[in-house]
Amino acid sequence: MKWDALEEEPCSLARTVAVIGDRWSLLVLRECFLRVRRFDDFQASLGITRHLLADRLKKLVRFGVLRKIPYREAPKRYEYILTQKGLDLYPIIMSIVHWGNVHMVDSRGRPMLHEHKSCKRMFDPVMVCSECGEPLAAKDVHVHPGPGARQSSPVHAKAQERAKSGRERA
Amino acid sequence: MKWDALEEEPCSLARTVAVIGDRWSLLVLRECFLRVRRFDDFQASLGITRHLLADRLKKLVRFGVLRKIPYREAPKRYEYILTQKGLDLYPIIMSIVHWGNVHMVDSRGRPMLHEHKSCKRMFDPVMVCSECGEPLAAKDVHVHPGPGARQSSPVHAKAQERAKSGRERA
DNA sequence: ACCATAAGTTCTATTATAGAACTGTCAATA
DNA sequence: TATTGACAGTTCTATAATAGAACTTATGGT
Repeated sequence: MKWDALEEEPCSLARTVAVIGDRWSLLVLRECFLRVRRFDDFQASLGITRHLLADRLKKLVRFGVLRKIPYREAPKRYEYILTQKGLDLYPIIMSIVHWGNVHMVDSRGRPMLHEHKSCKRMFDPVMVCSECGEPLAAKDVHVHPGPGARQSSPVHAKAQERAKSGRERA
Repeated sequence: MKWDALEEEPCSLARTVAVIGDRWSLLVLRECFLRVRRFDDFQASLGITRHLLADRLKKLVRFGVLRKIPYREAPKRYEYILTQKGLDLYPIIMSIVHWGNVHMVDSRGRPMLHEHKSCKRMFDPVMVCSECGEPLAAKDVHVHPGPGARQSSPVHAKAQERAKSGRERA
């Protein structure tokens, strides 16, 4: 599968993966949320090759996640800043960081702590239901085809079957 | 930077990216949450090459995200199922799906809808503060070095400076 | 004996990435 | 004036990852 094909998939996960689903894009976005905005600063803090950095920044601008703001004329120089679409990636970044905090830290503990400005406490992000406010886990959720779905996959039908009979056996 | 180097970074995002930060791993995990468990089923529903699928499954098992459960002896056959560590990836998957729902859908609408079993309503995931329960955005959060941090980067210090003076100018 | 199922492995061609050097423009300094 | 440094890329080559197809191994059914 090509990258371009991902964007066309009738799946919101696949389409998002087309934007952020490679290692460097996510690391570039981390830097954006840490207020890094300039080419050489990204390069210095990430150790990414200049070639790839130019490529990823271009991609993120193309998808409307970053915007180029001129900060000096002659020679033209730009800062890369997050658009609203980019700022909306924050829950993704935070849930990735949180999973790492829980499952990937070494004995020295967390590299970074987060303080909620309004309540002034160190916190972890929690994902809740928009309707009832309860915390969410995979087993609490049913999926349904939406208006943008294509016909359901035979693989998934078969998997559902097996998952069901597996539970009956158990 | 090599993939192995990512795991060693003192950054929970980088370490998580080492596990799920490539396009195929995320798509494989999507299928896991849709109850797909067998090699050929993954292959059929994703169109991933068999070579890469074997590689990614091996990686996810190595990181403890998936576990191999034998379902038939002679020839040995295994199902790949999510461990608790893997199930804990659900907030990441859901926030990715939600961002796609908001920013990447075409005119036909969402490919998939989510129903919360306990409150029986269609919902969106919302990220809130574990301490006060308020919804979180990037601007509401201060970051602090934690016990596992290394000394702060000069790039970030410089970026903070510029972000501050930028606000003063504005 | 023949075919199907299942889970890989092996092969070659193409594409992406790493790492380093190079380019162009301007501002500040000697 | 000549030189140096900041900045944002582009270009180059060697290496690594991926796509796509065919092949392997073991078993069960007809």
